[in-house]
Amino acid sequence: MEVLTIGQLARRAGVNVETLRYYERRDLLPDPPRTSSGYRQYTPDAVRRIGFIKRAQQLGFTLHEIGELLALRVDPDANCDAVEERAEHAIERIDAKVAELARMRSALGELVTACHARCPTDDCPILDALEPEDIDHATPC
Amino acid sequence: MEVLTIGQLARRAGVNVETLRYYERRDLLPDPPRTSSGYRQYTPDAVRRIGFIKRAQQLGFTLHEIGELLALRVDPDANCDAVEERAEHAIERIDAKVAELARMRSALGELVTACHARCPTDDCPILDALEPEDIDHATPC
DNA sequence: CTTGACCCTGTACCTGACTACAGGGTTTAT
DNA sequence: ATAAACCCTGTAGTCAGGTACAGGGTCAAG
Repeated sequence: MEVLTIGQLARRAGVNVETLRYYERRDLLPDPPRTSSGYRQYTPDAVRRIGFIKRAQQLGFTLHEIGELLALRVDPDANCDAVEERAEHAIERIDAKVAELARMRSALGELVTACHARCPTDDCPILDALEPEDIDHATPC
Repeated sequence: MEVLTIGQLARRAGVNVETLRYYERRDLLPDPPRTSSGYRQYTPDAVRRIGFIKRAQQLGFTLHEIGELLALRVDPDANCDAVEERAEHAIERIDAKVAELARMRSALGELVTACHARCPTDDCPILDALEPEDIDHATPC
């Protein structure tokens, strides 16, 4: 099986070597096996794991939260109900993010429309996005 | 018209007073008018603006990006095409986030399914989420 | 058999986004 | 008219998430 040094892994994953050691300290990457001289030996699927971490960060998850998501798969003997509960909770948070992004997107769409219609934009359509509750904002002009 | 001191605004928006002054320095909040003694005088709509900032942060936008989003509405005389272009770009980034969240969500759903089916979870379904390209991952068990 | 490009640990430093004073003026309630 | 509870500016400290050495060992090419 193909093995990667930390430098090769870093290049493939597009991150810094120091970042990988940092992730290892934070338990986001499992301690890899070592050569007799102490070099870390990664398998290529570590690239995917790092990709997951990086993308989840872009979505506003903290490293701590990402660690919890990644931990969902370990320990196949774990209590199935507990895993499911945490997964469902994660899904809820994801759905909330999607909903807010949708409102933000629609506000931006309205902004473009307003701009085209030469509406007075002193009243900012973008602020209609991301309100705590989905209040009425049907004022096309 | 109702005016708010910085402390009142902070309480309503659920943030620290220092945070508001910090946002002002970062130009996320416009410099408000002042009383003769120098106290800031906010209008209640500042609460919405801060809500926008906080929610956008949860979605992984940096304060810099949030500033750009908020700037989209100022200067009604600005070049309409430029505003539209930036808004479209923002929409693209939002759509990308939504797509990644959707993949993450579906991976979590699969995880729950796998757990119920007592699949061997050594092969982690959650890592199938957030792949750079939507590669085939139709291995229900 | 050495030289350059790697790897190791450990510690210190950096940026973004706050948060907490210090030192001083203002407003309000008693 | 004075104490509590604000507000002001300015500067320094904190935490997350890295990033950069220093000081030393390892490996592959010539």
